[in-house]
Amino acid sequence: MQNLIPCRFHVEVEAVLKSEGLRATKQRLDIWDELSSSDKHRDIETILVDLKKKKINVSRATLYRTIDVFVKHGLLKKITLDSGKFLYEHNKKTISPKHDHIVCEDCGEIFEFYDNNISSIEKKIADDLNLRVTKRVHQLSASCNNDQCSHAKN
Amino acid sequence: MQNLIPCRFHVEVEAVLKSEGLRATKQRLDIWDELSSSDKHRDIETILVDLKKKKINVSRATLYRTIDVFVKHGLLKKITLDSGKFLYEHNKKTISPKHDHIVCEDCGEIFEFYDNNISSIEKKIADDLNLRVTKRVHQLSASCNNDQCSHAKN
DNA sequence: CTGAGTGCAAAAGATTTGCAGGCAC
DNA sequence: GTGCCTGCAAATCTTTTGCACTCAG
Repeated sequence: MQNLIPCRFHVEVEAVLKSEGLRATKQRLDIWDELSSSDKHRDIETILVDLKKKKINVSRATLYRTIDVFVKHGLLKKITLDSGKFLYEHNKKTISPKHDHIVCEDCGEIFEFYDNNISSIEKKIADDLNLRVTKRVHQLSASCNNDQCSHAKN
Repeated sequence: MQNLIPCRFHVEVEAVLKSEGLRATKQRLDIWDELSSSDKHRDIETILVDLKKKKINVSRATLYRTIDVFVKHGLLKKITLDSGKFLYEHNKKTISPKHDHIVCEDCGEIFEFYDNNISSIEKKIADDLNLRVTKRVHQLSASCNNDQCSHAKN
């Protein structure tokens, strides 16, 4: 049962799947639709709950398996929290492909930032060690300076 | 059974424990001795093995419980790898208290770096969002540019 | 049709917790 | 002596895996 009006992003996703020799199954496209439809940063559990809310049934195992492929090919971005937990967000072209995160530990809100100087410094450090950066984690946790942070703790 | 010649760092550790209302038990001091005796970056499992080699018996549970306290008080530094795993290293005054890591994914070697400009940029970013940085993760994974990296993969 | 993909449940790995006995103070 | 601490094992939590059934190509 194919979608009658396929999401235009499916073309890109199908290309990625094909490049891995994987089939474009309903579950894989459903997962992409869910993740690409929101700019939220979500963990596996939340994504599963959100899918279930929409009556889209995808098993936990399939979600893990699929997300790995999407992350590998840059369709999704995997965020490593300093707690060791992971969050995922889509990596559409409209968003800076390289950006870091600052998490407010009072309200849980996640802000994104990007600074070119940091990249330059990182590159120089790696060069000095004769290394080439392949992956990077740069994340700050912060607390609010004032009462503007009115969200609930999470 | 107290150590006859207590490690001079025990004074500091005992102060930390006292500040938390915790007792200076043999296990807690043993854990500190083991971690402070080496500049290695180790995970829980490796620390346990290293303790066992020295015939020092500390249970896994006690190690987890104790390490958390030491990290909280800055005696140890917890490193979050982008795989979500953790490594620990001691945080003696002779080492820059704030430093980041670059891991060679070919040989597993961990290099440390510190750049003041990055701190400044981070502070500015947080300031602009009216936040105050409380924790930070900044870690690079890299591969070797040449054959100098001769260690075994891990 | 047919092998790749899925869902389920079991397994695996990491960390936390409850509890009975032991030891620091 | 007393109650905090430890070790053990069970419990939790997250992620991976084996397998029979299903479906995309």
